[in-house]
Amino acid sequence: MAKTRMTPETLLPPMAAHVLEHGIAGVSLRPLAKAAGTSDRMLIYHFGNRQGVIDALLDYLAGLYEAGLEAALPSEPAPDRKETLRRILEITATPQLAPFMRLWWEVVAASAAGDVTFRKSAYSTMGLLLGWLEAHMPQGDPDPAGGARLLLTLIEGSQMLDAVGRADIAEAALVAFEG
Amino acid sequence: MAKTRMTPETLLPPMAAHVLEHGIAGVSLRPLAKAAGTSDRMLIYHFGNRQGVIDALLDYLAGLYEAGLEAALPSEPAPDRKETLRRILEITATPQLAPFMRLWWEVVAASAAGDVTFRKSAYSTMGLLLGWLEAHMPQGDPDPAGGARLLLTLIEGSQMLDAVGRADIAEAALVAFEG
DNA sequence: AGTCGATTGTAGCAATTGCTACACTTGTAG
DNA sequence: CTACAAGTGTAGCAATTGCTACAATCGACT
Repeated sequence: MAKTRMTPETLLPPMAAHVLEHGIAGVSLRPLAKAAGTSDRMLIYHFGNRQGVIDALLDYLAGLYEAGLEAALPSEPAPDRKETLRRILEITATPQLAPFMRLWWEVVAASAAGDVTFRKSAYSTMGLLLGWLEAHMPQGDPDPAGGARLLLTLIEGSQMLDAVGRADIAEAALVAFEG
Repeated sequence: MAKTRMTPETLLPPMAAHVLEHGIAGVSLRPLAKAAGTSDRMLIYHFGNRQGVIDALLDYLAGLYEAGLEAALPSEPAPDRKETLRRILEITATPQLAPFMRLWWEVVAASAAGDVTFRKSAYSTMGLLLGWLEAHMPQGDPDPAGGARLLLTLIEGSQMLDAVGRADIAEAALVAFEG
């Protein structure tokens, strides 16, 4: 019965786990608090209001995702664009990172609906991925900047098709890409 | 005060309009009913329960989207893949079709979260688009089937980037595509 | 010891949710 | 006309929502 003081930092990890399993856009305070071993009362106390909780969670989850990505991404560049693509798709399908995909589409949907918090989060996540891609394009690529953007677009399209059960289309697209 | 009998068919158009503006995943009966000039009581009566309403709406909206697409898509094939891509992206950005995009990401998010109804809807929408693409690939394309799938993946990636405010990336990807 | 601020529990409120019970009015078939 | 089913309005229920009021406890400091 460790009655340790609950700080926002203590609360975020279990809340993030809950959100990765149950979604974030429609999450409500009481179940979220329960997952963290506290009460809605305390979430409001620590984060001000529900929006504060969501903001903190988005931030924390972005960090988690970035760390997971950093750990999983290989440092050596792939020989060509297609191989780069394939590697990234494999990594994001990893059990460690796959749970973030569900969350990702929630973020996209909220962005499309005009939610600025979610949109900012999505915007910077895309920036993160784009940065990594640009820095890891195949050596001798004729247009690393454009190529990275092309790959990112393909990655996101593939992952969307995955999400709706049309991985077959994404797979065929990968085969047809550059050849 | 035309007290005409309300049938499901009468109710669907105004409800679809409401949903296009306010989203569908989290829509609640009372506002939805109000938009259609009726009551939650009647929605349950006509559609059984909330899920029935959503199902009917998804179906109806899919039809609307298909009709709008059919009307907007040009019948002559584009000279090359890049131009095909550009034309479709232009069309889906049309005021007629743009409102469907917001809805689309809700459908994707729900699919990713495991909702079977939404997933089925998304699945068939992708089938629809793929079918049209395959039938309208540039003449002389070396691999129409694969090319259509590649284009679809790029389209969806582009639209996602649009949704999160990174249309710049999508635009650059389009430039980098095939050259 | 006692004071003071940070932290936490207990209740509760007003609003919204999907849905139901019950009564009423229709329109139509006999 | 009458019976019967389809359709509709009014109320309401139990659950959940974000959030607040109030009071208690805790820890550190004087």
